[in-house]
Amino acid sequence: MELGPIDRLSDRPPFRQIADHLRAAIDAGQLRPGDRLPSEAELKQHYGVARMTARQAIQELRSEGQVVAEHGRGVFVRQVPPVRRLASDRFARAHREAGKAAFLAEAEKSGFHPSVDQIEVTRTEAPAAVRERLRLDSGLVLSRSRRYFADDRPVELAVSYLPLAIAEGTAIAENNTGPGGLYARLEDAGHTLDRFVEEVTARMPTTEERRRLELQAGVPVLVVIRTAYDTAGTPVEVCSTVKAAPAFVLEYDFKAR
Amino acid sequence: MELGPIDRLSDRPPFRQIADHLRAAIDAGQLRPGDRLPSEAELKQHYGVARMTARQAIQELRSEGQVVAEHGRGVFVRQVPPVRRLASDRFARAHREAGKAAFLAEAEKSGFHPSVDQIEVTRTEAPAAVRERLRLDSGLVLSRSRRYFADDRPVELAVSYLPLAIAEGTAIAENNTGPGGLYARLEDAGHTLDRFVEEVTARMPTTEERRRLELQAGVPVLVVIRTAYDTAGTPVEVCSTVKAAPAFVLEYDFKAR
DNA sequence: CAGTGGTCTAGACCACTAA
DNA sequence: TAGTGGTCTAGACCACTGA
Repeated sequence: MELGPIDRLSDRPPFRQIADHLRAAIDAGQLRPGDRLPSEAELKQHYGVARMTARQAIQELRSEGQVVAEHGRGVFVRQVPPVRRLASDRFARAHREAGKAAFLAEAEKSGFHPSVDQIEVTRTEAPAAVRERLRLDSGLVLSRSRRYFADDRPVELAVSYLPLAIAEGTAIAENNTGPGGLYARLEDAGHTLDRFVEEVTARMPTTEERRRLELQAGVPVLVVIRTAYDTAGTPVEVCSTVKAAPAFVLEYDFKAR
Repeated sequence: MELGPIDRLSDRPPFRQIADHLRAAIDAGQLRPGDRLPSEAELKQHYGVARMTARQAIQELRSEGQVVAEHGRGVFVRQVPPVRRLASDRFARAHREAGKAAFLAEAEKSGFHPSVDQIEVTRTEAPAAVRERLRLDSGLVLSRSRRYFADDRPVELAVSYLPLAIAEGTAIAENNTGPGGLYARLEDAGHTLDRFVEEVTARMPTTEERRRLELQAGVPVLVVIRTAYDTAGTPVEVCSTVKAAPAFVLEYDFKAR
């Protein structure tokens, strides 16, 4: 690990130059994922700056999500966690007929151990964005909230909203929706699924999301809002998910019409 | 704007408590988009802390992307820029036949003024990820790099890679690809487009990307890698795009098979 | 225990903005 | 010019980690 000197005459402030050096070392592979960066004391010594200046350089890399600080241990180049691919065939009827919900089917394909917790089923007033997508003027909806894990790491928060008229009295309103999951129960109830629309955005997580997904600072989330339509063209479910961005690649396949 | 006092006995450090207060004020609508936060001097006065402590509180909100600092003016609640919806029919042949490239067709639909700059056409060795998707063992590719604007705001960086065997000698190798864009030229050359696969991820931008997209700190990017296949099932183009996340909603429509 | 990062203080000088 | 944020210094005490 060789770091050059900083240029005190440059317009670029010292802390940025130090950040540049460290970033370059990471890009060049001199610092590999999991490696420890020079400590604040070492940077202070090497560059002849105050400790707060060294800290500021590190802060820059942290907010870029390039490194992770561990109290008492050091600052480390981020380990890239295994990525989960979500292909657009993840809602294939074949899976449901085999009794597998989408997340379980994915787990099997990608080879991770799936689990769910924080399941909450409530009847609430639908948020405006949900009402709009479900084409409801007003009224209550059933909301199913849960958190998904891949190998004991929380990776996704999801909330499904369904019109009460559709969900009430079915297993969708139970904690356990049974084999094939929510979509299998919708089809049991006569709502054969025809198409999905997913709206994908990214943003920084709220404090609450960061806590529930155990995200380091500087890690964005993918937000996917999926609307499911039955063969009559009626929207029957809106599912809003917040996913830890580093853990996912969403794959979509479409025809050139 | 009323901010309560901090609890010096709490485990939660003062700068976090101050950040909590400001965040709550934003969430509650007491501070609306565009509003100025209390200045560092005011926070210092109000809470009885050192300036660096007040700064650290503001830094927290900045890294969350909630506020934007403007040198000499103040710190402001982020204004949400208008969003561009990208539907999966954006590559419809009808557009190409009307002489419109995808970005132009989008612009027309969403009502913004489109422009492009930093067009660079080069012959380079393809990155491994591109080679893999183009099913090339080795060899040069044509790369078309450019930056897209919506109403004079840079919103997207894009690089297309095509096998030289396909692109060489066509207008794809020119700065101006002509009416209908690159995909129209591919079809002229006998590569009728059949399907696209898009892989979507999100991450924090590199310094270079932040500069070219003029992004504030704490704003993530959407990364979309699109592979275009012709009717023979041959991958003919890989397009890698980096989009300013707050400016986009990607929309995908797929059948429940 | 020594070494690490986390937080805080009380100053300083600078560059930018707007009146 | 006064007020804003940007950067830097040189200390301090703390909590966490690992030998």
